[in-house]
Amino acid sequence: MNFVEELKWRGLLHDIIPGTEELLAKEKVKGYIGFDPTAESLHIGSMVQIILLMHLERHGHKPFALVGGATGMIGDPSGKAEERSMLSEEILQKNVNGVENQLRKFIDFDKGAELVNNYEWFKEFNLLSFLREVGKHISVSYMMAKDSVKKRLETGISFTEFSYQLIQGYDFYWLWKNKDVKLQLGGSDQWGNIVTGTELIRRIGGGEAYALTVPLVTKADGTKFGKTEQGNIWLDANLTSPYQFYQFWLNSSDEDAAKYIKIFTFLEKDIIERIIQEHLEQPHLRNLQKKVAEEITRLVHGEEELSGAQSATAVLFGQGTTEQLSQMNEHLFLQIFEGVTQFKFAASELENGLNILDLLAVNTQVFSSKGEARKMIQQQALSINKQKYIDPNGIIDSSALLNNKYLLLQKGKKQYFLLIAE
RNA sequence: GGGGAGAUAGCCAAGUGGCCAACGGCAACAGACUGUAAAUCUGUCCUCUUCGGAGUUCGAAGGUUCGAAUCCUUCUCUCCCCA
Repeated sequence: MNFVEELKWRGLLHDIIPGTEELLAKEKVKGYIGFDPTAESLHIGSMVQIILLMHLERHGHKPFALVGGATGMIGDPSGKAEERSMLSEEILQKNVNGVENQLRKFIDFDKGAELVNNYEWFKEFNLLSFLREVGKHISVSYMMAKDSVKKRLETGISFTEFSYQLIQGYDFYWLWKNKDVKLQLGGSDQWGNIVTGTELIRRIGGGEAYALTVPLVTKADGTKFGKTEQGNIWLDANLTSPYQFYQFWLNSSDEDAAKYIKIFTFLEKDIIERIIQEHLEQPHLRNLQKKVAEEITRLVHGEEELSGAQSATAVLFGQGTTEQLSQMNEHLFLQIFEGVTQFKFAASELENGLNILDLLAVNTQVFSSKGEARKMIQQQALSINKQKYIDPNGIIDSSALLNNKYLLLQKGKKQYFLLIAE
């Protein structure tokens, strides 16, 4: 199976420039994907692009990862309803470093693959030269016809964002000319920018370049992929703990999980088909979700963090009872709860008993206000040490502590908090 | 430069002197059901609250009025048409 066929059955092919498949069959191709340094860490949305590069490498080609030190200063209008605020150069530099370090975890840039930053070729490029060398080749009507621009004409787009496609287009040209990169990959929202690049290569360099895009990952219910009530799911373990990361995938719907296993794992076709089939027969086992969560957590965080996330999951969502929790030794206990949101409070507060609302909203920030805490308790959304707690005027004292030190709180079924009395 | 339309809670959107903390929908959170799924049903959804209430909102600032999201004035911004 070749690269393009692989992408097809995995549901990873959206658009492709004619001739791309032939080129890939004929020679070892250098292909690149750009990553925007909009934050210090990538999130799981970018994971698709990373996996795409990994597939490219597995099929014997040479992946290039471009970090947009220059493009990040401009702001891509693609898919954005309004003008973005610009990042300071200081933050940008931090983001570039963060993103580069993450990419290194997935692709070995010492063995053929390359990591580049487009700031390298833009920092010395002055405005007049750019206008003469690049701008002259692309007409305004061509640029305005792009979806990313067209959608913004009525609501407003600055000249800065308007020119974004030329900057990105030039990246492709530069890589084509200096590094022999003939292929650009990206999300489907990047199609317009990518095509501007191939156009520049044709007009300035008289050469041919190729591209393919992957579809945007969607959820069956139409809501945005990669977001939870806590916000983005990040690849950085400090921003999203491996436990939370594992839980995110485990919570996928059946329909989504069947899609994700093809996109986010490298499992073979027949294995995936078997897992999906088994899941159809015994959906309550959730083996499909477990497999997806397992594979991608291992890829992003490694074997050790994976097993930590799995043991925490087993305790929190298994048949665990209060007794089981209190019998656990402290070392294991803390290890399991490593990825769970934690709050510390003074043990002395509990000596004479503490009002439950104060504990939840004043001494800790499990809830943002006492009013909210009260409402949640009234809705029967709170559990302490795995038992429903329904009295909004209740008093908590030291006897509730596990190991004389801990309280395990649950907001709803899925959100856990560990309170530590010190 | 001339003419027109508009700005309401995270988003969409109704309201055009008191019954408005503001209809409805989406998103979100929680409960029931279940499989940590989907669908469905129920509750919450400006802030705080001793759950009785209290405080601050309808682009901004003033004004009229017993009373303004609603009327008047000025300003800011967005879109459309003409030049």
